[in-house]
Amino acid sequence: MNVSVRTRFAPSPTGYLHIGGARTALFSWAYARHHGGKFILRIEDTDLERSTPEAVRAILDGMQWLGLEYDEGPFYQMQRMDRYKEVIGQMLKAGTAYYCYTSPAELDALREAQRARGEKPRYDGRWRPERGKTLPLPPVGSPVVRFRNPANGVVAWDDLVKGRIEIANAELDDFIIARADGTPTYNFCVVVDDWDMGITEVIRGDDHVNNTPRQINVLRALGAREPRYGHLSMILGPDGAKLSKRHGAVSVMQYDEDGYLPEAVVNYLARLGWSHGDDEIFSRGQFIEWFDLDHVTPSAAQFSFEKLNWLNAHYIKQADDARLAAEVARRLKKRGIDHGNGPALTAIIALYKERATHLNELAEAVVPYCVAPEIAPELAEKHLTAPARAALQHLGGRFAILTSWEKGTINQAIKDTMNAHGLKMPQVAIPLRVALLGVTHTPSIDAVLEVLGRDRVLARLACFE
RNA sequence: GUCCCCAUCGUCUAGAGGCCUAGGACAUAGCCCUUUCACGGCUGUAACCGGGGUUCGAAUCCCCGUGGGGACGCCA
Repeated sequence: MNVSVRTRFAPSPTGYLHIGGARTALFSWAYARHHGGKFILRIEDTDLERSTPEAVRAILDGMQWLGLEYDEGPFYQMQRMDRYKEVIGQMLKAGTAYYCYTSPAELDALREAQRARGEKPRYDGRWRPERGKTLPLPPVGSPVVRFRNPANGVVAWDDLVKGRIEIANAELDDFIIARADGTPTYNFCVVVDDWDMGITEVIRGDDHVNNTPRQINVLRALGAREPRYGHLSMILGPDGAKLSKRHGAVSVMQYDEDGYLPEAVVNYLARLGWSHGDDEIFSRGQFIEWFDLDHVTPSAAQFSFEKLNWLNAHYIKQADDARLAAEVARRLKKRGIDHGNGPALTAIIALYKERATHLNELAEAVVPYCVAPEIAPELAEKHLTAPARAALQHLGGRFAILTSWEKGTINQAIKDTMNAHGLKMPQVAIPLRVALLGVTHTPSIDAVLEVLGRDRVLARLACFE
């Protein structure tokens, strides 16, 4: 029997798609793609208090930006209520679940007492039916439904990333599968969904390891086939602590905002916890081809911007100028800058893509080409000295009479000025950069001049006459 | 507290008992290239958490310790 692979990503829509969730989704997606299977998106929205449509939108946007296309879904758990209730009814009837009337206050007291005794807080089974046991009289009020967890033995599974994990049933309690209002809870919905959706590999975060034995037990009680499980370790912040808002850039879309290319983020995330020998840079296609769970590390990884920045710089260099131009245009627009009066964006970008780490940096570099810069007084004082101004004036004259405007002729004009004024290249080039673009560092000066265009150069130089 | 998981350069990692005087990448230092700044090229610094076993041989297997993380909800 060769069941085709079906994986899923099952976020709860309580916030944006964060970087940890994105990696989980990426690995789950890659696993399905590698095996020619299906990748399913399921929205776990049973927490009405915290779930929002905006969050659903944010998750969808994030996945789209990363290029994680799903084959089925999104399925919403809130739309599957009838099914959950049906299964709960069956379990009640079969005796694998039972009603429990313990109030939240009683539960609190129980847990507190257990903690005080140094025990693990868990339900004591006071409403669990046993042969020869007399149950208390049901009080008024609605009961919850609890799963009747096996009392003895161990639950074990061969985790696809961590290896064999065994947990004693004695560690598990009879957890609630339906609240007093009748709505099912997480651990139960997941089981029914994974079962109904034919999920073959559950690839999810480390924080679910403790849920796995409970889910396996329910699956067994239902007589359902068990999927295989793979638990991915967590991503820690650059300081080694749990990733949180404090670290900034936790939302995937923040990376777009900050000038990262999605392929850089995907490549970076792929290498966080997974490896393919010494390969560092690979395309989406290679990633799919190479991806396997055997090479996923079981240990947690710290997020670091340095390597991501390096990858981003790499992908910017690789990227098509037209695509970068569109990205830059979008960013300029956001800053209220009209590039219509400047040189062609692609020409400027070709000059700067080698040196940029972020798209925002690229946009930043383009600005003075479109709008004549304000020259900072410190810069003017330092670089636009009397001899420098004289040289610039001379240079303007030379530029005006050039028969063609290209690097070679421009360069010759600069050299003529250098000779005429007894200056070295930087003594002309730096003031020129300041005068034209308001900065001291730019790409090769002749290339800059060529792209800026003679009219703009002369106009900007005219101020120094 | 209890249970579960994890542990190689600062960081991401290679490593499935001899290929390891531990490899690659980012970061970092130096040099080269150079018309500034970058890019690029070369070279270097830098790690098997500690202790016991097992074995002819251990980064790799086992045990203990230590450190880190996770879970213990009528949240997901």
